[in-house]
Amino acid sequence: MTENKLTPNGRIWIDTEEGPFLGYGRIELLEKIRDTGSLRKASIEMKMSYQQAWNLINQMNDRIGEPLVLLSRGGKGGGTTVLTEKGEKAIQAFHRFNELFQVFLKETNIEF
Amino acid sequence: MTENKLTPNGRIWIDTEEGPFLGYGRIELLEKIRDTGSLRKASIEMKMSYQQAWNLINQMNDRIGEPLVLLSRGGKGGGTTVLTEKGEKAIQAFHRFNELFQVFLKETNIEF
DNA sequence: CATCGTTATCTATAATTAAGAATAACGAAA
DNA sequence: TTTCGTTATTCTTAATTATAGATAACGATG
Repeated sequence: MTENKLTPNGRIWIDTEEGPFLGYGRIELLEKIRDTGSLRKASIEMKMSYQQAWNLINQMNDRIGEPLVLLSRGGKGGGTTVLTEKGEKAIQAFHRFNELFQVFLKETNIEF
Repeated sequence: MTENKLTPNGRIWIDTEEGPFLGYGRIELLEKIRDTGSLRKASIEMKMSYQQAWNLINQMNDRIGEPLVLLSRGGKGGGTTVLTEKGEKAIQAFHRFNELFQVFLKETNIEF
């Protein structure tokens, strides 16, 4: 046995006709938005720039009819960020997809 | 129907314990090496720098016991590049893996 | 109507990555 | 020992991407 072990790997995401829609990064961002209620805090927790986070969720909202996140500025706390019900469902759907994929990877054997 | 169609997507590769081993790019490179018999020509056809192509196949050869490509310089044609039998088997194995994955994607339905 | 902390946006800088240019090393063959 | 076209390697430059900073817009609240 001189060879290294070969393991199948990969990553999945969900596309819309206009391009990428939901991947690991966006899912984590959605979850942190749900937990913190702030796009700013979520971006800090993810250690990404606010601009990038803003771009990601705006792209998402643009590429699907019903927005997953509602952003508004001004008001009591300076602004609000809310994950919609649709957003919560998107998170669940992606997790299911990913679990199926992980099973697929485990079941696949690579040898040659 | 105001929403866009959601399609599952993804990409797969094969890892070794030391890191990435075989993905779409490397497979295409291997095939072009087999077809042209030259690392230089293969890199040109793939529109990547020779340096990058050289790094990719050297990494591959390093991360598995038996090399997939044999490179030698000097001699009649200035040098030789040969895809080994192991390399051919690696191509086939990856294609099988990828076909299974494409079936998996087609069978998966995304909705929420 | 001043304050507040956020979202929204633009610009400039930094960091990372890719590409390109130049050159050395090589060895069979004439 | 000269030639040849390739592989091998280093260094410089270009291109792309990410980050940081600054500032405007906003509107509920007191």
